[in-house]
Amino acid sequence: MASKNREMPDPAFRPHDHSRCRRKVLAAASRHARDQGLRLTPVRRRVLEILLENHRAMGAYEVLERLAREGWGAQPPIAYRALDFLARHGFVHKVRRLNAYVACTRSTHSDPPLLLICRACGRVGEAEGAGISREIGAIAGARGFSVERLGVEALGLCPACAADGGAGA
Amino acid sequence: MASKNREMPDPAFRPHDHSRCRRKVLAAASRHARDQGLRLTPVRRRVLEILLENHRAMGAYEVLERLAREGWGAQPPIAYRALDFLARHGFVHKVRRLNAYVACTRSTHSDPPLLLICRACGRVGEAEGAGISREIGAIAGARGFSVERLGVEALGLCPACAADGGAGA
DNA sequence: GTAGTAATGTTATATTATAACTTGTAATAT
DNA sequence: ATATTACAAGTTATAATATAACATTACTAC
Ligand SMILES: [Zn+2]
Ligand SMILES: [Zn+2]
Ligand SMILES: [Zn+2]
Ligand SMILES: [Zn+2]
Repeated sequence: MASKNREMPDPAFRPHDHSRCRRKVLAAASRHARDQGLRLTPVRRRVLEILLENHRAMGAYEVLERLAREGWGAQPPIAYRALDFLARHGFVHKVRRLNAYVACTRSTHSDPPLLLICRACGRVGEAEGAGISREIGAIAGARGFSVERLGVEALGLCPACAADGGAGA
Repeated sequence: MASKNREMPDPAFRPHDHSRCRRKVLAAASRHARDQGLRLTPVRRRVLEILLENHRAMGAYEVLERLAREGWGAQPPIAYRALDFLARHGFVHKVRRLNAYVACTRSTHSDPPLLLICRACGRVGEAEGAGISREIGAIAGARGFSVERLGVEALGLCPACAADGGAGA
């Protein structure tokens, strides 16, 4: 577990074979969808692919523009519905600080992630938030509050941008 | 510290003398502003007062409507600027999940709070997030990511609404 | 194949937020 | 006291984000 963190660090912030990274995530998503009886339709899959082109978050209208150029519907609901579906089922995360969406790169689409947002290069990484979730649940529980959904977003500098002095990537 | 949690539970979710609650927070804010050389001007103070009327979050336009009715400017920047000022200095918190703002009721306006958002009654409580912040900082740090700003928001049911079966307050 | 259901396409509009510029106000310097 | 400056408030306009409501198409079950 602790060792897993060392062996599989978040790819977002380090050079890696991203074609492979992307294919793996996409394959896992397909599998997950099939197993869960979720309909990963062409638009939905295409939106996921678009988000997987890099580790940045994209706004709904940015996604929409891409879809429109590729011949899909050009109206907001097209993008929002696909993104909502993907987010509901954990294929993507909504980054509330950015009003944008990022593809989930973790193996499990279950518990809420800790999102790491680089303010310089815009890349978004994610860390397992299981331990944090438990702790937050406990703090809330001590106040009689039952947590149903949790969002944890950290804004800061990724390793590469920190090395640059925070000026940007 | 743990005892403080028992003695000073978040007021948002329990019956309390809210006039007193509000006055205390407002007085503390005035003091803080004076000490820090911050200009808590009439509009800014009024916005804080409005948010302090209850423990719910208000949207910028909701606040603006109130200001307008009271003779202040009726344009969005009036509200947004006051809210931005108050948020920058920790007098209020932006609740990103709701695109809304809630008055800070804690004694210190420094570290980031854990926001507890009741989906039934809309009230927003806050818990000290210092421990969580440290832990998140550590997890991020292990990935070379340096956290500058942190947002933690939990959506769920407050004690009162949980007793109601989650139907609403 | 028909009926029912879910997804997509389209139109219109609601909601949230900011840019850019003007006017007023209060502290500072001369 | 008056000029200078900096910051805040007011105004106009528009940008960016998101959803409601309804028409059409595609898939599923029978
Ligand atoms: Zn990758
Ligand atoms: Zn970066
Ligand atoms: Zn109160
Ligand atoms: Zn409640």
